[in-house]
Amino acid sequence: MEERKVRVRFAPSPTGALHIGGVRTALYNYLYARQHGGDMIFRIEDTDSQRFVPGAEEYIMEALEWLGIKFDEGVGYGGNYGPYRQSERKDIYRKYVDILLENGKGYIAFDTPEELDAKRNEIANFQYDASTRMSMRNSLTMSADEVNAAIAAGEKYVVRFKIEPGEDVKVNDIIRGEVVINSSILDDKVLYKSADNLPTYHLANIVDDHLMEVSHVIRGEEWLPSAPLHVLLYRAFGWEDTMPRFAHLPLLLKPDGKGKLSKRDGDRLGFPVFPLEWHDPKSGEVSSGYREAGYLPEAVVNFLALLGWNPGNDQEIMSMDELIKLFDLHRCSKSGAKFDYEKGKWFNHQYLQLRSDREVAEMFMPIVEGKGYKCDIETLTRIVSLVKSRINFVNELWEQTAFFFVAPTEYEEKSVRKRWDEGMAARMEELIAIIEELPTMESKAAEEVVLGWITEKGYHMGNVMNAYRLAVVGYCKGPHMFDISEIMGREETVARLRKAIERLG
RNA sequence: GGCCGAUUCGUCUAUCGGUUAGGACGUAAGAUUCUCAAUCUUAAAAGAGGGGUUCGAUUCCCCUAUCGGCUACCA
Repeated sequence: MEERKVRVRFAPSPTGALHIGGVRTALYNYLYARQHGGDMIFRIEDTDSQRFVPGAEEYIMEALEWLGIKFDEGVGYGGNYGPYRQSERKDIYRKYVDILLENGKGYIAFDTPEELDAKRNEIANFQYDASTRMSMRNSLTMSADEVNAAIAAGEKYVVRFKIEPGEDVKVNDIIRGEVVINSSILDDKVLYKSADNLPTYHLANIVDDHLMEVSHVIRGEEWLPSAPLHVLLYRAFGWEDTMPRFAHLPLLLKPDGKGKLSKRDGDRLGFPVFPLEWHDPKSGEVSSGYREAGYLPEAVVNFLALLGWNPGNDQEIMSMDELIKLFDLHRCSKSGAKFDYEKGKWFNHQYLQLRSDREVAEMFMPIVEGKGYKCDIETLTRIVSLVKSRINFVNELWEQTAFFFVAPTEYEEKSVRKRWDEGMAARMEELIAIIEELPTMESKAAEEVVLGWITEKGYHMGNVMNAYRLAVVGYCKGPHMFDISEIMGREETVARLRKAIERLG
């Protein structure tokens, strides 16, 4: 096989937010391009003017940028194969439609949607193909004059692909191997419509991939059934020798079983299906996004990469650079993967631990300020260091650390009953005296003295320590008590103890 | 309905004819501990069913079942 420069494309339709399956497709294309020193093209397939949603294109670009998936050329990036927006390539498509018309691979059809619907109702499993096209209103059944007259009269028409029946069309898929479909089951696909002078997906796709010298088409499995049609189109144009290699990715499925993951599942199941929050301009609906949910982009990338692919060993945590090195289309699985949100959380946890305390504190700072509290970054970093290991998301930090900023106004009842027994107030008074005499609040040193006192007096370790925690925190959860008091400081710690004694008696 | 694809623990997956079927998430137990987490250790947990091929099938073939995709002048 000839050496060809790897050129791949990600070609979404701007019909709304990019969903997570689309993100994975973009990611795999990107990994493949980078690994082979190839180009990654961003093309917009907006041939359906009806479904165009303003803002979708910008959304897709922003989402992929956030995830670190970069393009080399395309809409917004420039390049020598433009324009990259299909709606701006009308003249190009018209030219290729004419070629098909001239060489007899395509024909003009005047059947209206109503007429087609009538046929479908009349004949079960009606298909516009070799068996039926001679009974329809098209350039095969009408004379050239009639056709020209109809066009001149302004009748709307479409151009259909004339598929010869009875031929086994082979698609060689990198992931699935050879898939054979007989051309008889294919219908004469509409390639072009005069109503808006736009091609349909199939024609635009083939023309663009050819003209843009795309070497590999990596796309979702939903395209597998139309792959033979695409092969036939390459053949019809005489481009078979430079036809891209195909790789059809398994679909991302709903976590609870039925069907492929869809836009509605996110809100139904309580997790995002979009990379970024999406505001639907038509319905006004807001859908949650991974970024807003507190995900780190590298966690999303890693998680998504492993949904349908693995490196062949037990390694799970991989940076983008590692993924680029290790990715292999031949190691993609063939079956759909159910989306496992729990595992996604775990990935975010892992990546959060990889970030420094300082970085996490910087991400946390706006939340603290948003709650109306001030804290210097050094102190916040120390606070984060205590709880970072227990969180999956930055936005969980507040509930873990709020007691640093707000003194308890009430005390968890259950713990009070269990730990604040009679005489505890007196013991806490002793504790205050000890804390006030401590040479330092430093965790280890303070711990030694306080635990020494408890042991010496023969007090119940669990009760005293938990009462202490209850007084300072308000409930019996959280990091090492002496780490807390070190950061909180002597004055505040003692003040909280006094207040608890006063309130709990 | 037709066509295509898929099928290993609950989930993501490893295995490219011979393994005690491995790992991870989640779950459970234990360790640790002032608490709750985190962490560590351990455990339970799988080849859809039926036929072949073979000395030997999770692995190859066929059938069935199930799941999924496609079947538009949407992509």
